[in-house]
Formats: sequence, structure tokens, C-alpha cells
Amino acid sequence: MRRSRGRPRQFDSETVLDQAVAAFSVHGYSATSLDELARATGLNRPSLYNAFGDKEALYLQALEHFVSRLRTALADTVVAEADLPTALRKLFLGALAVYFAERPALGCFVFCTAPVEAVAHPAVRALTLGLVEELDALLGARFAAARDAGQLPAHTDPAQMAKLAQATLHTLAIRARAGESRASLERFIEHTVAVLAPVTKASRRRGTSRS
Amino acid sequence: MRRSRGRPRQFDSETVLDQAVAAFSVHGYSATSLDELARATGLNRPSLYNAFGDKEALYLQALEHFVSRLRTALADTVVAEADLPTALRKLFLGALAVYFAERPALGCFVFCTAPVEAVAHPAVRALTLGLVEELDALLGARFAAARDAGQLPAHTDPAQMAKLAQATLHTLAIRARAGESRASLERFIEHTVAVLAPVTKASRRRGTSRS
DNA sequence: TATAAATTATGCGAACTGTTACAAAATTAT
DNA sequence: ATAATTTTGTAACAGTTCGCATAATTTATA
Repeated sequence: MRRSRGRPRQFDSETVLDQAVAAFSVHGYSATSLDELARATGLNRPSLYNAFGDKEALYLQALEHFVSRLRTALADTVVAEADLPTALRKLFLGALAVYFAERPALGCFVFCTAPVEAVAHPAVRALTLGLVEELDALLGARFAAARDAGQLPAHTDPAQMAKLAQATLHTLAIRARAGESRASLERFIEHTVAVLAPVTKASRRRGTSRS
Repeated sequence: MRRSRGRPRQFDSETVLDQAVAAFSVHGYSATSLDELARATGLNRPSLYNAFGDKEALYLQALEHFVSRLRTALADTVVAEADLPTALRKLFLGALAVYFAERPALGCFVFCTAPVEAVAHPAVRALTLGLVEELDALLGARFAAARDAGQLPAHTDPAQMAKLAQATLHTLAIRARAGESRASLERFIEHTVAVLAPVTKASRRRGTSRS
């Protein structure tokens, strides 16, 4: 790997984007100043501009960075886990861990901060809708697979169940940021998993664990 | 009703708050300037200050105004309607009508714009959590009544079903603002009503209509 | 070693932000 | 009528915003 010609960068782009995600998560796009972003990332404003473009471009790249991390996390839970209730439980509890990572809880970076900007910034809107549709598709495929494997009633509509599962993510994000307790949300998750993926006699016979 | 002493106001507070709700709904709290608010309401900035206090106070009163309107709308649907599936359908479709009132769709004023500010402004956070809890309680009572009337299985957990119903509102709000089509959300509503309030043999015999 | 290329740092500036003083206008009470 | 009181409009304030021009620094290449 050849090094580029001029003075080398003194920062790692991924790290900076992580820090930008953290900064934007607190006050959202509009209320986060470039001064704050510079402080949070350790670079100064011209460096931010040189590397990422203007404020909107930086916000968009922070969103994309967050989504790409989310994508890999989903592959490890929703796709990899064979048992549907376990997959859903892992998904929701994993989301909760992210939403409560800071004090106070900040909820989901995309679902709690992007909708506000979606109206004024078409690119933000497209990214948000893109994530929503991607999750619908991923979860839809997961529900379809479970149904085809006989873990769900044959009349189940996988696409609509997927939307209900994503609705759970949305409400968890909003409730966490609004200040609802983590314990309350954990109880809600347990109930919701039971509604979305009722344990059938067959799966009970197979003895699916809850880890 | 005695008139107050000085020069009378040239505006109606309720109307101004409606206009403030509309203005804040577009760009959220931070990105809406007092100039925009003055233009939207027809008053000039000092009048806004005199009548409502600073920007945060105005935003809070706009939120409260919106919630109080919502409260009366809920009384007409969720509480008044005897049949649970019909009540839920009216609730969700009524929400959709509000979320799609403008072009592009703006979603819910509270659930789409307040969460961002909730972290920095404790009063906004309290109001948001207050609305969430109020809806939980209202819907919980509605599900409990339906269960006690034999319209739902005896093992139903009304409080958790209420949270799932509110999750539907949250996802409708986010999806509408992100640009998902109204037709798609109407299909989702139909499916969700069937999941939350399955039509039992008893209610089918009673012949509940869908209007 | 000299040159080109890229990043970093300092600092500036024009525009906009929320907020407040102040005087003019409009109404009620005395 | 005069005084008291409240709202309105103009204007201005101090602080912050984003973005950029410029110069200094660091590296690869010729």
C-alpha cells in the first residue's frame, strides 16, 4: 500500500466518524456546532472541511458510518441466529445496549436525530428511508424463513411482521431518549418477542434456550 | 368577562400556537429561527417574547398545545369507540391523517422533533415522557376493558399491548416523515390491528363493522 | 537538495442568532 | 382630560454560526 504524497493525516477517519456520531447524537444536527465537532474529534475546523466537506456532508457520513456498523451487528444476530425468538431478543437487547450506552440514554442516532432533518435535507431523508426499508427487508426475510421452517403459522405475513418488529426498535429508541427506564423496556421486549414469535409446541419440544 | 387594562392584543394565542406548531414541525426546534416564527405567526419578535417568553418556552407551549388537541381527539376515538379493533383503526388512521397533513409529510410533532431536544432541555424531556406514559395508560385501560369484556384472551397483558400499540404510532410517525407512502402505512395499520385485536368468534358473531 | 503535494494551524469575516431597550400607539380607569 | 397600563414596532446589541483565505508544516518524488 503506497503512501500518498503530501503530509500524512494525523487522524483515523473511522475514529473521527465515531466521535462525530457521538457528538451529533447528543444535540442532533442543527444544535451541534462545528466548534463542538472540532473539540469532540480533536481536529480543527479546516481539517474537518478538508476531510469530510461541510457540516451536512459530515453528518451524512456519520449516519452512513453508524448504519454500516449496524449492518454488521445485524448479520451476527438476526441472520446468524437460527431460532426466531432468540434472534429477536438479541436484536432488541442489542439495540437497548446501544441506546443506553451514554448517560442520559440517547436512543438511536438515526431514528432520534435524522427524522428532524429529513424534511430539509433530501439526502438525510433518503438515507433514513433507506435504512427503514433495509431493515424491513432483512427482518421480512427472517420471518419468511421462520414461517417456511414451520416456526410460525402458515398464514403469517412476514413483511408486515417485519414492520412490527421495526416498530419495536423505533419505540425503544424514542422511549430510551425520553427517559423511560431500561428495566421497563426489557419487560416490553420480553412481551413483544412472545407476540411476534410465539413459541409453538414444536419449538418447545426442540427445547430452545433463552441465552 | 372583563377586558384587561392596556392596549388589547391583535392576535389570538391559540391561533399563534397553531402556527408555531406548524413552523416548528418543519425544521424542528433548533433550526427554526425566531425570524421564521415571527413570519409564520404574523407577530414580531418582541411580541412573541412578551406573550410566550423565550424560544424554549414558546416551543414548550407549542408542544403542550399540540398534546392538548391530541388529548381531545383520543377521547373521541380510543375511549368512545366500544369495539377495540375499530378504536385502534380509528386511532392509527387518525394519526396518519395528521402525519400526512402537509407535503412532504411531517410525521408527529412530538415524536419526530421533541426527542432530539429532550437531552438538552429537561422540560422537553419531561413533556415527551409524560405523553408516552399518558398514552400507555390510556391504551392500557382500553385493552384492559376489552379483555374484561371478553374481546381478548384472558391472559392478555393490557399494559404491554398498549406499549405495542404506541410503538405503532411511533413507527408511523417516523416512517411518514422519512417518506414511506401512505398506502404502505395503511396496509401496515390493517395488519397491526389484526395482530393487536384479533377478531374473536364472539365479536364476529356480534357482527362488528369496520366503519 | 529542491520541488510538488497534502495536511495543519491561525485567524478572519459576513451573516445570522436570540434577546432586550426604547419610544409610539391604543386601550381602560380615575 | 389625565394617568396608568399593556401591546406594538423599530432598532440595536452582543454572541455565535459556518465557511474560507492564508501561511506554516510535513512528507514523497524528481
